[in-house]
Amino acid sequence: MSPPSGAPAKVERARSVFSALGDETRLALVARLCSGGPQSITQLTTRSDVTRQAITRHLDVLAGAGLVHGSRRGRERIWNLDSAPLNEASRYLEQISNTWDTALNRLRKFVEE
Amino acid sequence: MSPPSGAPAKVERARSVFSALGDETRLALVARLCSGGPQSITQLTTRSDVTRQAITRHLDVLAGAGLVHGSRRGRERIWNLDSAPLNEASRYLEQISNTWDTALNRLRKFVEE
DNA sequence: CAATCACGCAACTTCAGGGTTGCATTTCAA
DNA sequence: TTGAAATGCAACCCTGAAGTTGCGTGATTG
Repeated sequence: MSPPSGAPAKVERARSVFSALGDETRLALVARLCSGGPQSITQLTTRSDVTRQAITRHLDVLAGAGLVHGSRRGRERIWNLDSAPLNEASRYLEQISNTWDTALNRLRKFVEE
Repeated sequence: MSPPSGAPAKVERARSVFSALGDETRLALVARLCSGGPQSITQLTTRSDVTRQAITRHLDVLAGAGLVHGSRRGRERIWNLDSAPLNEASRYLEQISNTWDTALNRLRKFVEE
C-alpha cells in the first residue's frame, strides 16, 4: 500500500481547507460566493442569521486557508473565491480514496488466488 | 452562474466530512489507515502523542462522518477506511471549483468583447 | 484460575472557536 | 459640511471540542 504521505506542507494546507469548510456558515459563504459572484461583507451578511462581525471573522478564516481574498473598492471590501486550494484539497481526497481502493483490490485478488 | 447548491443533505454530509478531516490527529489517522491498512485502536495509538481514549473519540468522530467503521475481532476492534464519503466530498469540491472557473471564463470573454 | 491485554465508560479540566455588543474610522453623497 | 453607509477593532461571554485520569469489563493466555 503506497502511502499518499507526500509533502507535509500539502497535508497541512489540505487540513486547513477542510477545517475552514467544516463550518456550516463558512461553507454557505463559499457556496454563495460561488453562485453569486464577488460580494461585499454587507451583501454576504444579508439573509444570514449571524452578525456582520461574525461574517467578517469567517471570511478571515477562509482567507487564512487561501480560499478567498478580499480587495477594497471604495468604502467596501469585495470578496472573491479562489479555486486553487479547492482543487488541491479535492485531489488530496481522491488520492487517499484511490490508494485505499487499489489496496482493497490487491487484497481481494490475493485472497481469491 | 449556476449554483452547485444541490441537495442540502449532500452539502451537510460534505460539511461533516470536512469537519472530521479538519483536525490534525484525525487526518493523520485517516492517512495511517490508508497506508497501514486495518488496525486496532492500540495499534493506532502507537507513535501518537495522545491517549488511547482520545484516539477512540477521534475514531468515533470519523465514524460519524462515515469515513471509517470498526468491527470487533476477539477482544480488539479493527478499524477500516471507507472511501465513498471521500469521493463524494472530493466531487463536491470539484463542482464548486468548476462552477467558479467557468463563471470567471464567461466573465473574461464578456469583458473582452 | 490468575495475570494481562484491549477496550468501554464516565467525570473532570482546559481553552479556542463562534457569537455578540459597543465604538472608532473611512468613504460617499446630498 | 454633514449624515449615513461600510467597515475595522476590541472586549467580552459561552458552549463544545479535545484531552486527561480513573475504574470497570470481556477476552486471551500461561
